[in-house]
Amino acid sequence: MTTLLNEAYSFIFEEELLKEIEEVGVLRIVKEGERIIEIGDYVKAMPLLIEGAIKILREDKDGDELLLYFLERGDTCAMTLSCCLGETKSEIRAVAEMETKIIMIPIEKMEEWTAKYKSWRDFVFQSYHSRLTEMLDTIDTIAFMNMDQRLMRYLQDKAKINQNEVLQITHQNIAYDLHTSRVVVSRLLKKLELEGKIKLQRNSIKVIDL
Amino acid sequence: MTTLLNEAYSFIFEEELLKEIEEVGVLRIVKEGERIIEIGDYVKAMPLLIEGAIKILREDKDGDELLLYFLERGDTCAMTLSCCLGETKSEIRAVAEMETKIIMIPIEKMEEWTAKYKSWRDFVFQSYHSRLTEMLDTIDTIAFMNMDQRLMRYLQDKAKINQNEVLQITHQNIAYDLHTSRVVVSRLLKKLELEGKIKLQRNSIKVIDL
DNA sequence: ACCCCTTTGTAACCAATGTTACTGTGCAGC
DNA sequence: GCTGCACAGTAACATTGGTTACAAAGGGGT
Repeated sequence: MTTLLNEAYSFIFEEELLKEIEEVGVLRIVKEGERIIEIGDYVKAMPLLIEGAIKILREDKDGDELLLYFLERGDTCAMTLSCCLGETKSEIRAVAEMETKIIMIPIEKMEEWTAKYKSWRDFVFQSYHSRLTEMLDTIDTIAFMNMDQRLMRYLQDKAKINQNEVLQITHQNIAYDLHTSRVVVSRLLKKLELEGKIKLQRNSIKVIDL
Repeated sequence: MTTLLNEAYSFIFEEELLKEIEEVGVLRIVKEGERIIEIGDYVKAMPLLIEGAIKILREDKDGDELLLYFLERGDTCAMTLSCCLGETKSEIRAVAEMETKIIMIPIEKMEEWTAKYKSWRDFVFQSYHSRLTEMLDTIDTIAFMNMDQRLMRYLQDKAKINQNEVLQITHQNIAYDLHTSRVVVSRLLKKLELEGKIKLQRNSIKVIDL
């Protein structure tokens, strides 16, 4: 755990805090597609993302989903953080986008570290800031952009996160993330292909130039 | 200032902190419609809302607006807070919904109080939590709801904030807040009137039963 | 009363997106 | 090779919301 932890966080946290994290943190490895947090869960530990990526989803009363944003190495879930502190249920779902390594911190440490370590405070506030910014971004996207632009953005993000220009995903799953229908996605993807921006294959999409 | 401050915050902050706030805080009174924070502003003070209400807006590149949420007494703007701490520009616009009293806290105090006062830490985290929740709510609204539902929600919120079932507002201004067109708003309002939920008057809307 | 300006009502039309339904295609398992 | 299934392509249509255009109503100033 030490090596991974250091790789991702040594330049953020002070020496002593890193040691504490090692002591009380529990490494958890989740497989692609695994649900890490479910809506309504009481959260009893705070996750530090060490390796991999997670997508954060919102669900409405009919069970329709919407992708909010991705988390990567060095991120934490401010939403979870927020839930920990407020001792409320999770408002979101977290799903592993690929195999992912996380260190779980028991919430008892939160209050303690916040008072004790400036680097921890900074990290927490930085996380909140990032997440608020990301939420604003999400709002911009759904409020101001058309579906074709949203789709392009989605493909870009996905390619970046997976560090691969070939995305293993079906039209249906894209539709779930964007909260639209499969037919609409197929239609727009076909248009993007005709524009030479992507290449469609079965079960995958090759990003050429978005 | 003392009385107002106590009314709004005495049950949140400890004695000593209240005294500090009184010492360094500056009371600011803004008139209805006044812009308190503009997008791109560097924020040099953190606002505590004492009396009145503020609406928080997002703007896209074409200048189109979208209402994010309202702030009321006892609230602070987590977005501003976030900007203060990160020393970044404001991502949002804040406009007084009515005459509003605010206490401005110099940002230098932020770090100090966060380390020193638990009640301050709790307040800050509570604020972040509220704002994240409100952002999720906003996302739900624009992602999952139709314009008629969004309009109803808007009227409800507005009536609550103004503590008045007669809303002084034009269709055009509603359209700005909801990021739609005046014609659409008029159309839907007329439908709501036919359903007996509101009563339309010139320059105002009476909420009957939403 | 008359003019002017803002606000609202409404029709007609358009564009984007969602829905339904059916077809085709590639792959896995037999 | 055949069958079944998940995935993808596409047409036709419905719905929602945005746009344009114009009329009418209210209210203030002279």
